[in-house]
Amino acid sequence: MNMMDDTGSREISATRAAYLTLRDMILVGELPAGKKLKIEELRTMLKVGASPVREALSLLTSDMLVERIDQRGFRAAPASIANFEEIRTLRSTLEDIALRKSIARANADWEERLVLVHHKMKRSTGTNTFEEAHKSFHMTLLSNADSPMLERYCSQLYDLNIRYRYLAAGGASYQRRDIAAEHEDIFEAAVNGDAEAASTALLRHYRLTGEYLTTQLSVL
Amino acid sequence: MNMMDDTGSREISATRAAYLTLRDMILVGELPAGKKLKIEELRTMLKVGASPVREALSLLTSDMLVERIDQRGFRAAPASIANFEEIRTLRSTLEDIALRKSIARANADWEERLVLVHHKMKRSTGTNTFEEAHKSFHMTLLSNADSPMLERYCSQLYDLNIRYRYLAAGGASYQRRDIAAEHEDIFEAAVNGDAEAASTALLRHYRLTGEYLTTQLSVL
DNA sequence: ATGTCAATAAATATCGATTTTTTTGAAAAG
DNA sequence: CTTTTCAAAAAAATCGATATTTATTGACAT
Repeated sequence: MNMMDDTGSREISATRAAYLTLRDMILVGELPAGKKLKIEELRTMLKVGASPVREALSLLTSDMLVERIDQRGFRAAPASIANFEEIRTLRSTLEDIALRKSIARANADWEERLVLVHHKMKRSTGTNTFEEAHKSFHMTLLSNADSPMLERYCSQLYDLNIRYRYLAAGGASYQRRDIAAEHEDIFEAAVNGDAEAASTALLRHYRLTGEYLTTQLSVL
Repeated sequence: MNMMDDTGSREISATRAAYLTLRDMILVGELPAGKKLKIEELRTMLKVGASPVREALSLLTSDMLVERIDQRGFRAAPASIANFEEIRTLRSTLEDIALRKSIARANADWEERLVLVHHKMKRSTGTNTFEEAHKSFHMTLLSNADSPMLERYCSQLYDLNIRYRYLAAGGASYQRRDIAAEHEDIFEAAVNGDAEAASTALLRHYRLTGEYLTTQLSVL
């Protein structure tokens, strides 16, 4: 048995490292929407060979963050108001379905995970840790739906939405609106098994965020 | 040096060729669910280098037809009754949404495309041409929803379902049931702009197919 | 001025070889 | 017997170099 120190930092493949880096750079806008992604550039920037770069880019096409055009390379997925609206609509629909399924199958384990992750989100201080906890919270809400593919779609849509947040505000700019209270509403309804209330609160949350972002994005 | 006899059509990249071949092999079960996909094997089988093979496999990950395990290669996505049921449920939900949107935005162009593709499907003789026309028909139904991502998901789910058809029956075995009539119902309701009837017919179509396949799949 | 087209440059795609990691299996230890 | 160890074999991952394709440029004809 190889019980290495393994301080979380197990060996990671160059491809995976490149994937994570590129993904992050696209999400935060460091690689702007629509930008041509030249292998050679990325190769030197990431200090790896062409193969891991190409593979990472191929993987990013699954996330709809990169577009691949046969024989003429890759580019960061373009952004548009229409695309943003589509993400918001789809996301609302799919998360609503998943949330209701989760609640319908509610059990102690899920409720406990929910309590924990909600607590962590409230406690998180830095922007980065909050971002992580925020996604965890939303994904945990859906995690009891027993539908891996649906969860995958929701996770994808969540990430795509993040990109528009950065595009709109240059970062996780949470405005005047009381986000914490909105989360509290969703959380309370979910742990109480009230599907209607939870759905309403979740959809309201996305509607408000969407409205805010849309105004910010009108410059696009 | 320009080798490629290439039957007149335009040059296609090795990666794309590998992608299409592998995809087909997985869909029809030539590469069985769960099977380890060794680079070297595929490399010799497809007569290309390791890079195109790896890239093709990475792309197939987006379609959920291949699983990638960091540092230990690729495998054909596993199949299970649960997975099949999830596909069926998700697909019914998403296509229902897309179909209703399509009908809500109905216009002459869409209706004409629908008429055409429905006609082609009825006329298609060979199994292969029918398969193609059948997917065209279903995708055209959804094509007016003005939601590219939703269409993409539906297309993915359609393909995943095909794999289970082959798994269940070793091919496009359309049984006693009157598929043509079911298609006719969906088609008529759609071109008449009757969303309720179209939705009912579509869901019935998937329910019947699902029930049939489920019994066949119980051997899994 | 403007469109064509060949030469050139740039970038993508691919290959073959090498390095790294995982798996295997047989011997040693408990 | 079962478990552990460890070296050989297999496979994955990666690299550097080359081939192929696309994009650009600029002279030349219209």
